[in-house]
Amino acid sequence: MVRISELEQVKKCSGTYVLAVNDTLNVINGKWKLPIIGSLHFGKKRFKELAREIPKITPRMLSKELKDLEVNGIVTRTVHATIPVTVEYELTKSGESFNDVLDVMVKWGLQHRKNSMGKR
Amino acid sequence: MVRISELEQVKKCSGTYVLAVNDTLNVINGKWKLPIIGSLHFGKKRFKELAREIPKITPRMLSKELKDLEVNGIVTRTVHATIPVTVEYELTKSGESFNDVLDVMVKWGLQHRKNSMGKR
DNA sequence: GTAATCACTATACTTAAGTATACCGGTATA
DNA sequence: TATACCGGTATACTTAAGTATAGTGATTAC
Repeated sequence: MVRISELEQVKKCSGTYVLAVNDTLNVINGKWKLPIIGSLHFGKKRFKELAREIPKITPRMLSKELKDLEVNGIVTRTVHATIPVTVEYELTKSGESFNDVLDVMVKWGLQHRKNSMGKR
Repeated sequence: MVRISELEQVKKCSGTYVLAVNDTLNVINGKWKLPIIGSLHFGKKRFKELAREIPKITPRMLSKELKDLEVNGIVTRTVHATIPVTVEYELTKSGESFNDVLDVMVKWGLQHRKNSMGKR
């Protein structure tokens, strides 16, 4: 659990706060990380499965983004010694909990759309 | 208020959900929008004040990002007929409420750091 | 008359992000 | 022998994002 005091501590300094938010944003930056996380939210997937489910992604980008997500502790990569080899990607605990952040974003987006409605 | 049912509706479709999140992300994409919002959170500011408070930003980028934020309904721009003219930027209601989203991001980031601690 | 303030804009440039296309070794199937 | 599958990589390219630098016009202070 994150104590309230920690958040308050970070909020005291505008610079630190922006850095902390950027840390989180870096987890999902780029064009493809969100679709990948979204796809993995329905369960673990192999490389080719992801490639099939995410329209227009190239293997180069899928490989790169999965590597980023793995390094950042959002997904795990498991190689199975089958023939031919299969590789499974799965969300970590942090990866799964990221959905809470996404939910808040969607909620804000819906509310924002309502706020802007009459004003144009 | 955003009803739960709306969120549930959006969550049903992975594609729609990703689009909704992207709508929100577009509000803060780019290198400078977050520092600008952060700075305006402490009250309305003039162009030059923002330029002074945000290290290394060029007038070109500040101008561009403020325009984006204005178009997206995050800030308002008010011109005062003083000599020389002064222009004030201020967060809208949506802009202010965006801090809730940022708070959730910081919280997740702190928790994520804890999750990853022992694992490297 | 020179410099500084305000809020920008114009032009040209560099760097980062993403795309297109082809290819790798190993194995199995036809 | 040729083809397809697996999970990628290599190279070259295009497009988007951000930077550097200079300049605008009206006004005031020195």
